[in-house]
Order: sequence, then C-alpha cells, then structure tokens
Amino acid sequence: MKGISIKDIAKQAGVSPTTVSFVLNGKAKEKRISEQVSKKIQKIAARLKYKPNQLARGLRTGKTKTIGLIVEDIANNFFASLAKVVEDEADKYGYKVLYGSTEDNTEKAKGLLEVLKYRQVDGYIITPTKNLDKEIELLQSASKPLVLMDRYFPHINSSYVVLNNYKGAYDATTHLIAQGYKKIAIVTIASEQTQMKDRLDGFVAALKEHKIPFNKSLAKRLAFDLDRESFNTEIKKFLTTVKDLDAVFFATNYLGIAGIESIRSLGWEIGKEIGLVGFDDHDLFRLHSPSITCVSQPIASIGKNIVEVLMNELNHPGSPSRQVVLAPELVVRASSSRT
Amino acid sequence: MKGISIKDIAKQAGVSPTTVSFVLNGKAKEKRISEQVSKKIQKIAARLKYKPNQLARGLRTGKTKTIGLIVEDIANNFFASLAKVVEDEADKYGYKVLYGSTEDNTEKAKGLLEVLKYRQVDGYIITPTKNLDKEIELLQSASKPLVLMDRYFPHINSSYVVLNNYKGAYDATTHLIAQGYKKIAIVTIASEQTQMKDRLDGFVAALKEHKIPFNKSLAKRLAFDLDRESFNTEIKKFLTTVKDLDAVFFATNYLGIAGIESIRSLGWEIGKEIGLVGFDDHDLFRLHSPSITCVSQPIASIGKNIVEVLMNELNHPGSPSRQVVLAPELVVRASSSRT
DNA sequence: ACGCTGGGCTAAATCGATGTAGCGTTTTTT
DNA sequence: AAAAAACGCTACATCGATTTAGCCCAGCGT
Repeated sequence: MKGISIKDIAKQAGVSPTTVSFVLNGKAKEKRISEQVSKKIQKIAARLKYKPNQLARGLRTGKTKTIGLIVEDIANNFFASLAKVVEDEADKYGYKVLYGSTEDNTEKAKGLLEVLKYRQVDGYIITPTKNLDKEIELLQSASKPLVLMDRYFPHINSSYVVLNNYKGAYDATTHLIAQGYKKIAIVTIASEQTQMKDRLDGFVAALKEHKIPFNKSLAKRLAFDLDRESFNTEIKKFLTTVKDLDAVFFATNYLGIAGIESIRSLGWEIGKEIGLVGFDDHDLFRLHSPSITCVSQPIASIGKNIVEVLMNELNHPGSPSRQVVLAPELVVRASSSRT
Repeated sequence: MKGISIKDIAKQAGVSPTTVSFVLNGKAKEKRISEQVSKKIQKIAARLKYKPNQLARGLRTGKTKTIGLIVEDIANNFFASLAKVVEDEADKYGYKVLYGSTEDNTEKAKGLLEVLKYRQVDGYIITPTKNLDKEIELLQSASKPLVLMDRYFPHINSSYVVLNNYKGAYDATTHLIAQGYKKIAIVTIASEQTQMKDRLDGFVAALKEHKIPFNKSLAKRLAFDLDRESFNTEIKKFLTTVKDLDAVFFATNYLGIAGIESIRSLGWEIGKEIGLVGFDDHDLFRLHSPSITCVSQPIASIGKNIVEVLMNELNHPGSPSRQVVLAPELVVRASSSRT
C-alpha cells in the first residue's frame, strides 16, 4: 500500500518523470509533448489510479489545496450548518477544510491560526474574535487569501461575507412595534464587534424612527462566556427590572434559547404578556409553543459566497477584496403576536 | 513570509542541519550531541520561533499528524457536538482534524475516504455507512489506525466506540410501560446497521419482557434520505393507522423532531393522549411544551474515548483493537407522563 | 556544408526534514 | 605503542512532485 508515484508511471511509459508531470498537469501542449506520449501517459495514470501525493506537491509548490475554517463554535447550529455548506462548496474546487472553534477567545483563535499557518493552508475563512485584527493584518501583509465571516473589522480592508445585521435587528424591532408592543428591550452580547454592534444599532434606529425613546436600561449586554445557568439568571434579573416591559429582542440564537427558558421560568406568557424575537432560525423556534419569531440567516447563500470570494482571492491574487452583505429574512411566528 | 527552516537555524548556530534535526527531535542524547551545541540550537530555534514544516516532515516520515473524521452529518447537533469534542481531544495530542459528512451515502463516504487517503491522514474516525465494510477492511489490511463510531460492523474486528443502543431503547420502552402506556410503537430508520438494529431490538425486548405482543405493524421504518416534509407525512400516516396507539418511541433525534411536529399537526396531546420518547438530547426536547423525554448520549465521554482509542492504535500499531460501549442516560421529562 | 530554429524530451535542482553511514579526533584498552 | 572504542558531528540520500535549463535531432535557409 505504498501508493503510485509519478516514477511508476514514467517507468511503465518509458519516459521521464518530468514528462509525466507535464502531461498530468495539462502542460503537454505548452511543453510540446507529442499527442502519442501524452495519451499513453494519461492512460497509464488512469489505469494505475494515480493520485498525486499532496504533501510532495505542497512542499514543492507551496499549495496544499486545503483551507482553514475558523468558526466561533462548531457545536452551534448556525456554524455547523454553515461549515457543511462550506465543506461542500470547497470540495467542488478540490479543496479540503481544516476547522477549529475559537469559543470567541482570541488566544484560542491565535493558536488556531498558528496551526493552520504551519500546516500551510492556502486560504483562511475566519470568524474573527475581538482582538484578532493584528493577526488578520499579518496574514494580509503575507498576501494570504482570507475571508472574514459573520463579522469584520471596519478599519481593515479585507474581504468578508456577513449578514446585514443592522437590517435584521431593524426589521425585527419594527415588526414588534407594528404589532403594538410599546416597551421593547434587547438582550445582546457585550461586544464591540460589528455583528453585535450592528444588531444593537438596528434595534435603536428602529425605536428612534418610531419616536420611541431609547436608553441604556433597555439594553442588556451579557458576557459571551457565561454558562447557561448564568445567562438565565442575568436575563431574568434584567427582564424583571425593566418597567412596563412588553417585548424583547434576543440578538443571538443561544440568547434566544436562554431567553425562552428564562421567560418561562418567570411564568410570563410569550406573545401575549411579552413579545419575543430571536436570531437565527432553529428547530426549537419553529416548534416551540408558541412558535418563535426570528431573524433568519440565508446559510446556504452565505456559505456559497464565502467560498466563492475565497476562491477568487486564491485564483486572482492581488485582485481587490470583496465585501458581501446578505439580507436577513424575518420569519414571523406566534411569539410576536398579541392576537 | 517564507518561514524559518532547519537550515536557517543550522546556519546561525554554525552546525549542520542534521544536528539541528537531532536536537529538535529530542535525540540529542541518543545521538551524542554536546550540551553546549544542544542548548545553543534550542535557544536559536526558540528565538526564531521555528515551526517544522509539516509537509516536508510528512513527506519524509509518512506521518501528517492529521486525522480524518467522517460523520453522518455535521449539521446534526449530535455529530457537531461530538466533532467539537474530538477536535479538542485530538489537539491535545497535536493532531488536526479533516472532516466530512457522508449523508449516509456510501458513495460519498468512499469519496471522502479516497480524499483522506491521498491527503495521508494518519488515522481515521469513521461513522460507517451501510456498505462501507469492504473499504474498512481495505484500510485495515493496509494497517491504517481506525475507529468506528456510532455504529460498527459485527463481522469486522475493528476498534469502535458506540452507545449501548440496545439498553437505550430498552430503558426508554420499559419506562413507557412503567408509566402505564399500553400500545407502544417505534419509528425508526430502515437500516440494518447496528445502531438502528440495536434500538429496534431493545424496543422489542422490552415489550417481550412485559408480555406485550410485538408485531411488525408496531414498527415504522423510514428511509434515511427523506426530506422533512415526507418524514411528517409518513409518520402521520403510520401513527393514525396503529389501533389504540398510546405511546411512540422515535429512534433518532431528527425523527423525534419530525415526530413532535407530526403529532402536533394531528392535534394529539403529547404525554396524555400519546406518550413520546426521543433519542439524543436537544434544546428543543428540553424546552418543548411539554418537555420531551429522551435517551441521551454521553457526548463528551464518547469523544474522549474515540480519540483515546485512536491514539492507542496510532502509538501502538498492532495492538488489539478496542471496543467501547457506553451507557445511555434516560432523561425523563413530561412527554412520557400521563399524570 | 554550416549555422539556425524549433520540436520533443530529460537531467538535475529544488522544496524541508529525516536518518543512515561514516569521518576525524580523542580517549581507553590491551 | 598499536588497536579499539567513544565522541561529536556531518555528508548525502531520501520522500514525490515540480520546474528550469538545456540536450539532441531534423529540417530550414543560404
């Protein structure tokens, strides 16, 4: 089980390994290899089921046909679904995926980048953590193809594929207002990163637009790394301190889940006593009683765009970076209806 | 951004690359390199932040420090959570993970194995599909370290880490009986693979044990590759044709979810009119109204065991294969209680 | 007949790390 | 004092594919 090498083919065909390499890399014409020899080599390669040794090839060319995918948490439904799309799309271009989860921890992210670097991945798909900008710039100055996802750094000119988070939050909030909710709060993650900032901004903008006063007491910003227990405790504490609260927008999928749990343990009736909108769709949101309204991300499209943009960077180095902002869809369900 | 090589270190230290290699691989003693030189090299390597080029090393040694993980569907919560554990555990041993989803399609699985093979992964973690036994045996005869997960082939002597599916189903069914349900059905996947066969067997055994007659009309076996719509249609059709049905056991997480949806669209009251037990825990099961009883898999333990067993195969080639069967936990909730 | 061009192919260097075989010097053994 | 062993280190081949430089031969023009 050693594996067929280019030498084996060369031997069988009675030519040099060089010739075989040329032919198998489609350079037969360019390198003026005769049709005869070319055909013969192709045939032998096919018969022996030759697969180039990616290590040797990578060592020589510096290309490994591998991309690194760094997500926040592969166990999170959103990232897992996305990872699958990315994997499938990358496969179409002959690339494999090495992945890792940051847990939104910059040190872990740096570690992952380090590993991916000395594994010589050809390109990076990164869900950046807060202070990862320096590393991103390092990668850029090394001309490494990369695409940020889910969030980006406004001060860095890189490619990225993100949701229009502002619109997502704006639509969700506007919807709650239209449904007649008066005092609307947001529960989000304490983060200055774009995805969270935009969601908060969209929320605030929708309130402003409808002349509803906003003040900080309407926004609860929780630390990302709390456990479920603490999320629940904090959320309950918050919800009970806002006076006359009648609706709340949870800015991430896991906050939405914790939110549902919290509200229920408070004994409030979702929809009637308190309107609720979550982020990212989920089986739980669809099947909960009452069902939960949410801002849904077009996962398939996000994944396709990510890979497309990355492939562009890989195949046309130096071409301008691309920014893709995709539209969310508000999935209206029972949790935001008083009737 | 070329990267520091062993040569750079050799030059700076005024020694040969060979010496550097020996020192950096901890063979200084063995190869009788003086303390002085050894220290010096270590220092320089640290200062230059030398990271060995894994491609070159892999090409030479045949080891890539990479393992292939083949799951059924990375977008499925169970596999995603497991993947994360596997990634973390593998990392502890210095291994990275290349992954892929089979969709339970043997052709896709073969394709993945092919890719992993010529990427020269050092070991395989495989959730096998139905007819993958030949390929598994091929890997074995090539002495490739491998661990099967979630299911295995009884006629192949390989390492595996699986749940005690029989006990999971047996406990779930016994629980339903103890709760006073009389006519209990099972909805499962039409598959001869161990995980499904054991779940069905456990179900039947529990009935037998309590003198409850079992016949085929109590078991609905659905094709894996149906879409959600079809699952719902089929499940509804089945549930309505079983006479006096008062409880049902869904043998996978996605069937459980489809089951909940179906039963609700039939307007039956879960728990009271119909008892329900699912497989694998899920946020949805925990937060559904009523909450859903399920057979829960110890994901962290499964992941740890998988990596441990694989590392054993990696580090002690030829040592006997290991079979790990872990106990499920029945999480009792409201969906299986009539009171 | 001589140089020139271009067609068809290959030798050899290269990527970076590893590991065997072995070289020159000093120390020990007999 | 000669032989053997120990010591400390290095030259070189190797893994498999790629790629540069260039060899040899045939046909061309003059």
